[in-house]
Amino acid sequence: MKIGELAKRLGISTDTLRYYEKHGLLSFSERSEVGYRIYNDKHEQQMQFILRAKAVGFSLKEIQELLAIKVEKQQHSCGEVKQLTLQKRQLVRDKIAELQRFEKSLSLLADACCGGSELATDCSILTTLETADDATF
Amino acid sequence: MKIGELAKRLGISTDTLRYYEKHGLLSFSERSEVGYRIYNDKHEQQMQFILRAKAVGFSLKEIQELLAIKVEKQQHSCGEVKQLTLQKRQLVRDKIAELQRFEKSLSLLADACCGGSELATDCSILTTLETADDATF
DNA sequence: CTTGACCTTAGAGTTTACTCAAAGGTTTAT
DNA sequence: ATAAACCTTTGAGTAAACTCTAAGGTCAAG
Repeated sequence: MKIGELAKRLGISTDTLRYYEKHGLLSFSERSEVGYRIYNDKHEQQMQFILRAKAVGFSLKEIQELLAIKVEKQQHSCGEVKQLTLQKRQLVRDKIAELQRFEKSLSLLADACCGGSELATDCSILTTLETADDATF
Repeated sequence: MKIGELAKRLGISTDTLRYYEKHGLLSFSERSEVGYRIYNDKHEQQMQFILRAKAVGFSLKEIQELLAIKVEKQQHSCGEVKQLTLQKRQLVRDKIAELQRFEKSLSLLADACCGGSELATDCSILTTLETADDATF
């Protein structure tokens, strides 16, 4: 699979694929005789991981760190890897907790705004959050 | 409260506060006689909202949209507001689901890596994800 | 009454993550 | 065999979100 096809499958540009390779996110692909990049399923899976990580707000640097969590031929001990993994998991859990707060706020907002038709004039996410802070959290 | 104190409380720079004001995220503060910005609790709450939203990967533009979800003196109907709110909530729910995938992957990785001491050579988030994709999702 | 720690603005510089352009080589369809 | 649609590289351009600099005004302490 050449770069154009992979890009199309992933819904991104060929430029972005080359950019990720250059910046160490996507591992090097083989090259055809004439120098074209040739990709396989592993590359596609790796890219899907990267794109999912980006979608939930990880920076490329953070994604690199996530990808680097691996035991590399005696270079890192299992304990080190576990430590880093648990640390990243805590970060993910914190993000989930924060998003659940948002989910609750938005649900409250939806209910407050249009359930009853009375107090539609002072209805925003901030006023709802204040109420939510007092009443719910 | 002047800009320096608010910045200190929030753990950000005064430049960032002025930047947010300039770009319409933080509502205008009153000014002292001599032109200093004077902030109150409302401003601090609004900033905390913005910083929390940023922490979970919303762009400043998206945060503006979240803050704009309000009924403004007959300018927007309740129905419109509810529609937008539910749409944003779906986005938040999608993010949560994605993060829960990551949480699971990282948990599996932590278990696989250091639970048993056997196969430490081929242990990365990607190999774990492959397994996870087959076995768990 | 001046030194240091604040505050103001405008505008330039930086980082991240692309995105485009130029100049050229390859492959495929007609 | 030649045009269209690919691919290559290098390097410049762009947008978002700050971050810093310069030049100056304010205010409290010693």
